[in-house]
Amino acid sequence: MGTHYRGPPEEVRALDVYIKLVRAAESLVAKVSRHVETFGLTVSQFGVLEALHHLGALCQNALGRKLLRTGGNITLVVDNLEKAGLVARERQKTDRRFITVNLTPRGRDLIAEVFPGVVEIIVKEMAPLSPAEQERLGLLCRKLGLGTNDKEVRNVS
Amino acid sequence: MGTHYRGPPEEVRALDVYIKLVRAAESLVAKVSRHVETFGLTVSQFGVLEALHHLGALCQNALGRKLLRTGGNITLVVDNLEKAGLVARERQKTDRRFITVNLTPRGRDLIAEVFPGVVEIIVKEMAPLSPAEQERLGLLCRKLGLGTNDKEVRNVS
DNA sequence: GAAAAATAGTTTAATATTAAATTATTCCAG
DNA sequence: CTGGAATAATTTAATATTAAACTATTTTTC
Repeated sequence: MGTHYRGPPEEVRALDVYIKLVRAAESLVAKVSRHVETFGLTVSQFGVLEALHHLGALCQNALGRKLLRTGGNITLVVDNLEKAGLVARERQKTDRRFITVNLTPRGRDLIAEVFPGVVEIIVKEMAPLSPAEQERLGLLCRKLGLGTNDKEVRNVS
Repeated sequence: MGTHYRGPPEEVRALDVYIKLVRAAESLVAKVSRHVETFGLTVSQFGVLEALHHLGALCQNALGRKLLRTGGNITLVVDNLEKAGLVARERQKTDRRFITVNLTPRGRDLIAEVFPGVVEIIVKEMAPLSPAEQERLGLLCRKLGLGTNDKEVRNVS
């Protein structure tokens, strides 16, 4: 048993859980990252493509809200996706403040190709847990007050 | 119930859990981040300071392994901490490839000041879960094969 | 002992992430 | 109708993160 932090049991426990949770998450994301990078994508780019794939065209603002990222970051990630020819931007006619982001045919093909592998990896990484344990884990994470509402459930990133 | 991804139940479940886990982790880290930044630190800088605080002086290599970050990244984070006068680097006499990173008195004082607040936040964020649930969450995260061994348990970052 | 291999740390390049400031557009109050 | 407020997107600056290439030092091989 380590001797690093000594404090009340509830503190030690909370820190313990925090570390395990963050480590688990980082490790899973790293595995997904390694997969998508074989298709020349970063996790963030994958996240945008995946959101567009499942939800259809979205304005940048909506992308940012869905992916929990700032506007400036969305601009950068979408810039790079646009450069790669995977998405196209279109300023809305009715309200020119909004820019709609669409998958290009190439983008559509790519995400359709990449996504199943991501699913496979996630299923594989979850395999050490039984279905009931997975459900339990999901519930506990959600109970932390951090869960997603239903319409965000299957958005991988 | 969302209609975004349709697939076999085990796939839907795994994705569901993945998202919740990653979201939970990101949210917790964001809260810790907001706290440490009131002391002028980033989460990564805090991670280094905290490791040095609890484990004593470490070479950069060891820091990287402990924090699961690359050498290049450690160099950058430690560069910035050194610039801020919170750590000092010292090339080892016995093997000049190694650089030992030490907390300066200022760094020591700062981490001693910051750390309790971080603990408080984490305890508070874990509060929606009972002690048993917290233990359970920790076990499930660890069961994903991603747990930390004992000597890493109380290293917050 | 000399050269090759291994290892620690740094540099480089590309991408990400945030907050804050800025620009452009639309909405709202008077 | 006009000016101010609100909102979407971009820019700027600072920091982070990785992989790959590079430099310096030590270890290993022959």
